[in-house]
Amino acid sequence: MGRWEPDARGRLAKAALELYSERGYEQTTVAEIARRAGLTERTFFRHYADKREVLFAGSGDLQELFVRAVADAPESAAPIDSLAVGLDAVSEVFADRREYARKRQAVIMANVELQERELIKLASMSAALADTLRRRGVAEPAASLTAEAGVAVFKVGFERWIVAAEERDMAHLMRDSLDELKAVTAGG
Amino acid sequence: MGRWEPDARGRLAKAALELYSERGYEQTTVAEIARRAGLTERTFFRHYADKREVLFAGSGDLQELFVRAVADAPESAAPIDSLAVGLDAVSEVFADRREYARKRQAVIMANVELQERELIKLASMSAALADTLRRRGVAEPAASLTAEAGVAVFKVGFERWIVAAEERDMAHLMRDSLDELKAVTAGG
DNA sequence: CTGTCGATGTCAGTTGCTGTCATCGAGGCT
DNA sequence: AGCCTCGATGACAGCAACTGACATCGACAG
Repeated sequence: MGRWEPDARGRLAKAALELYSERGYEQTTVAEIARRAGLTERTFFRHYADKREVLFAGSGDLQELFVRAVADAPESAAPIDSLAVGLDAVSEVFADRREYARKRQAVIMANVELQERELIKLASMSAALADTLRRRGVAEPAASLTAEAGVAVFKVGFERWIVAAEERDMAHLMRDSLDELKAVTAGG
Repeated sequence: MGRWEPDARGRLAKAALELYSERGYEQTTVAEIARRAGLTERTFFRHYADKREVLFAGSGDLQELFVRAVADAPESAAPIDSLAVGLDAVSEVFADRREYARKRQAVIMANVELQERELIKLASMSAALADTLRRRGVAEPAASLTAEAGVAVFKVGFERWIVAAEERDMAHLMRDSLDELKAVTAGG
């Protein structure tokens, strides 16, 4: 037992998502989030760089998972197929978090600043994927373009998953989206 | 002759780019920008929504140009080819602004907040393109994926153009990038 | 000549965010 | 037990981005 209640970070993240949902991102002050978590504003900023970041704590792990899956894809796999492997891996971890993802996504979609933050997380993912592809021997600009395409598929697939019926499986939606992209770039 | 020096907006934009270049975005205050433009901080915020937006004044026009070109592409053109038409149109307007583009891009690349803003401008472009494609009869998710692919090509092509030798023409780089994307999504 | 109107100035206030120092309690060392 | 160190937190002061409200000025219409 520490001096304080455990998991300050988690409490802050929970309080933030609740308040952003209840009254909106802009109408919520950091002081309010901290108070609901039983902490002070200053402590909030020790755990999260800014008011937006509290919603994106898991993005580093997601990126790492995606990148690792692509890196570990069979050497024989074409660049676009190694990305498909990554999309599969990513889909797994979302399977049992659909409700949370929906709630979080609704908050983000309601505010432009949060969308900006999400976009740069995806851009970071794209950069990391491009780097991984380069290590797999893919030259530029193919590596960057493939990575961008992969993130585009993720974005579109994710949005479809969010609004889809409960039975629809994320991995399938990702595969469908990737096939659609292939079709459309083929001159479809 | 008005009561004040003309083109307050333009003066603010010029002053901002200068100061962001000289001492960096974060080290520049809005008051300083306004002072160099012979105005006050309050007036800055009447012309630009925030400190970042002053660098993105032209993005609306660019989006409109892109969208119009895609909309006006021959009906017979496949979605991806209508995008190619748009990329051509966009390339034209950049031809004689390479130095400005380089200076501006250097400022943006040096700061994450500015990158976030740039990304959401590109996302807005993607949404507008997807909308245009839908009007041309392209179904979802093909429309969104094609639009995302188009913006990806623009991003990669633009970056290559920025660092390329003076002779390298933007339209060519865009076409090359698009071809690379096609190759890589074909299973490379 | 006067009233309207748009662009700007002035000022006060909120909030995100940072630097600095104080405080507290857990666990190790003697 | 007594003491020390250390990490997490609190308290407080301060800067800068941004906003709302009101005043000012000069061009222009009538």
